[in-house]
Amino acid sequence: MRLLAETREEACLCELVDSLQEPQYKLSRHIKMLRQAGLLTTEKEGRWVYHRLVEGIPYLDRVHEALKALPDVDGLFARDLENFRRRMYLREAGRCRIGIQTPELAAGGE
Amino acid sequence: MRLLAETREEACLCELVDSLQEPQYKLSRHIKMLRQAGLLTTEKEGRWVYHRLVEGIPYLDRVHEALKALPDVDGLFARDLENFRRRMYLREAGRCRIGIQTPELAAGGE
DNA sequence: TACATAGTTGTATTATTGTGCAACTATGCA
DNA sequence: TGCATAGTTGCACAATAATACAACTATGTA
Repeated sequence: MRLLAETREEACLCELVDSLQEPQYKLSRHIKMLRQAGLLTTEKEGRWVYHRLVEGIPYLDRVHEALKALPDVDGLFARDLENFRRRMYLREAGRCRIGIQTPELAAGGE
Repeated sequence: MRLLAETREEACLCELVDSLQEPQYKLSRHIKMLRQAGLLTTEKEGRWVYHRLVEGIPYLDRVHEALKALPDVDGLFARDLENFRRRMYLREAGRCRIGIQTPELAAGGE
């Protein structure tokens, strides 16, 4: 959520997997919960599923503001953000065309 | 936190116990965690311990804004807020002078 | 000094969440 | 039509967090 709030981007699961370096099934489940909580929306596009934050709802917009203002004491978020930006750079015509680039995360296992 | 953000008040434990209708030890521990997380400060005043939100830190102020904007679908917060206001009305010269008014919550047990 | 009360905390138990594996569906492409 | 890949999910187990009781400290007051 912090990544999406900071960049105001939409991202597919594989992009998040590579950015956050967490196993695919983990993020898939996490995102499912966020969706069920009404915090983000999901749009399927071929094999890819794009996720974006729900915007325009006052309390959610304020949550996003809080996320953007959050401190990053250990630089963990900075690292994730850099991964994300690098990963987003690999898009073609604004769409993700590649899958998970960290193979051991595709089926689980760090 | 939502109560304190909404009212911008400080409150002692017994006031929170009566407002939220939760056992004293539960709130005591909860508040301890919030304090350790830097979300609120505590000031001892005789037998009473007053708690207030930490303000003036950008990301925390934004969290408070989000709290204030939060929906209250089932009216639970409205009920707590009303309890809180009624309870704060019992102060003398702005200070709490009475203890827990819901005796079964003092030692635990709902 | 003894007691009542505001609040805290150790400990054991229970309840809830997180995790990883493996099997699953869905889509595009050769 | 068969295969590779993007993503999802059932299930068992591990890790955390919540809860309640009871004992504790600290302060004010009779």
